[in-house]
Amino acid sequence: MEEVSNFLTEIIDEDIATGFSEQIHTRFPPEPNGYLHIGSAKAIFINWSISKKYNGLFNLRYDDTNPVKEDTEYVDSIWEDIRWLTGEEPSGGVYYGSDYFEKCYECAVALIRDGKAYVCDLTHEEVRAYRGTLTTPGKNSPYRDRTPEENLQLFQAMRDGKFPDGSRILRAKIDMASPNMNMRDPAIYRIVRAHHHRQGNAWCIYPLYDFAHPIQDALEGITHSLCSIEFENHRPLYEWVVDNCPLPHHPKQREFARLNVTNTVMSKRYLRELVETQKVEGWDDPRMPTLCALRRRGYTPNAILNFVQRAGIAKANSLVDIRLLEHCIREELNETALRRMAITEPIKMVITNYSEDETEVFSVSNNPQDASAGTREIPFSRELYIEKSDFALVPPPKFQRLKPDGEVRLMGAYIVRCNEVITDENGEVVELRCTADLETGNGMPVDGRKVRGTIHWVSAPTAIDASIYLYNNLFSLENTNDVPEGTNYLDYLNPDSLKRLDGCKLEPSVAEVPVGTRMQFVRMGYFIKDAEDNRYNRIVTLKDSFAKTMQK
RNA sequence: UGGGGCGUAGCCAAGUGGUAAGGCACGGGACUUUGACUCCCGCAUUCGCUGGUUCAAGUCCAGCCGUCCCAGCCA
Repeated sequence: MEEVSNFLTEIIDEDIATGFSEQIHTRFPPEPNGYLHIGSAKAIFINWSISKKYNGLFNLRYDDTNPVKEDTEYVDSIWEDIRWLTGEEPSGGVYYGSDYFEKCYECAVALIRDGKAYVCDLTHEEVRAYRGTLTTPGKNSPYRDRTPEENLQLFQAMRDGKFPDGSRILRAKIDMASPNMNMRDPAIYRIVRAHHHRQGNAWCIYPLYDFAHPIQDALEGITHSLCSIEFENHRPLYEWVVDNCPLPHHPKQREFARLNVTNTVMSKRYLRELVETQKVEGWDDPRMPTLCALRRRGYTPNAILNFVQRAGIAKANSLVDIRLLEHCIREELNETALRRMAITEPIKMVITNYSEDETEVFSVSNNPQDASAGTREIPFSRELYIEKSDFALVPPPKFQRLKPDGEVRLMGAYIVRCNEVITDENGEVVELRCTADLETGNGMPVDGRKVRGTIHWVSAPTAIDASIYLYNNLFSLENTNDVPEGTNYLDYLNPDSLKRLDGCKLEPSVAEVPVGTRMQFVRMGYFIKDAEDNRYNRIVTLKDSFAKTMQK
């Protein structure tokens, strides 16, 4: 992967030049409330790759300050996905925001002592009313001028569980007239009696993101807290916390635009709903944009990282074409994937000049791009299967595959001529009777004639029957633009987006391929064999310019 | 309409006063034992708009337009 260079690295270069920071330290702070997806990969990539570039450190920190949304299932999956994506454990360590609750409490107490925070008894509704609107300033809470002593006592009582949930909050005393809504005396602690996945019932008060995050960053020695752009409005508050709390270190927050991908639902809320309502099989359903689903489909970490980098890192909102992602995985698999032949929609081909009890093996390259991938032996016999779409009874112009009385190369084997087409009562082609050019073998025609097309095939007696799941623009909407405003995205999922195809024929050497080996689905795409249930999931479609031509 | 961010090709994106990189997509051609891959060629007289400064403006200034974010005791 190329070294990253963007407006963020420019900021860091300058910080190093001016002595603001020496060793660069970044972090990725997911809330464990869902699985990581392709959008998360951008935040991981930015923070992680920058730590690598500067020989710095990279922390994984679970931002688990809201007990009602978080779960250990997500903690585990996040760790696994990050390890997979970056190929290593976070160099700076793995942390939990909740481990700093005591420190957060101390900071809050310090703010109270300094008269910079107060306990507010206003109800939710009152708080909202006092906050004002975008265009009108807020009003000071009547509790704003409580003495530090009184606040200290009340805050302690909050911690001791003397007050019911939601009855009081601790607020930072900043400016109720600030044009930035985040600065209008934001809540920094709330009362919630909920089981925390790590702290259990040790706490009934929890710090809010805006308060906890800068503290976590500072305690971990983070130099650059790189987050997505919706937090730009929070930066003044981030700095306020860092400046006003007794912290050992001043991290710097900078922001970048989130990643959006065409026809892809990226909101964790919707993804969770898809799983919970069982519209998909799970978080790793191949239609999902999650990292575990992409992994299952055979996407590699490198392809995903490459995609994120090529999509660009800037501050402008963007909607990146999913074809760029597909390009990235195709590019990599083209070099690395072992090829295997498979037939999705079989029609039988009988080689009439090849005797029934005869059989031979052809040696075929595992990867034409890479001789070191070796070869494999595949059996050839009188009865074969070929792809239905590789034969045309009435060939369109420029059709290079097989047609009546036409010739075609069976990949790695003989050139065959179609002599007879057998159809059923509906006119469907069920069998082709062909003769092979046995003289030529797996070589060029001895008489020098030109045979344009090459198609894939599988020997019938040894073919492995399989079911394959095909997806059609996974996890996607048919057309995002068609979704009326305010409509639940889930209603617009393409019902045909995951289709099981039975009766597929795979070449026998597939059985010997180690689990996880990628297979090129000839002319169709790449597949990965699933270790658990022996499913084959299609991942990326190769380009078929003939199909494209036909569409015109 | 308060504040902040962002507008460069169909989609991303570089560009920091000196005459518009690159990738994806797309179109054309060559090659090919998978119509893939690979390789060539093409693809912004112009940078949201309008003025201004300058020998010179995508870059500086002013005004306007568009778009995204903020009124959770979510992150």
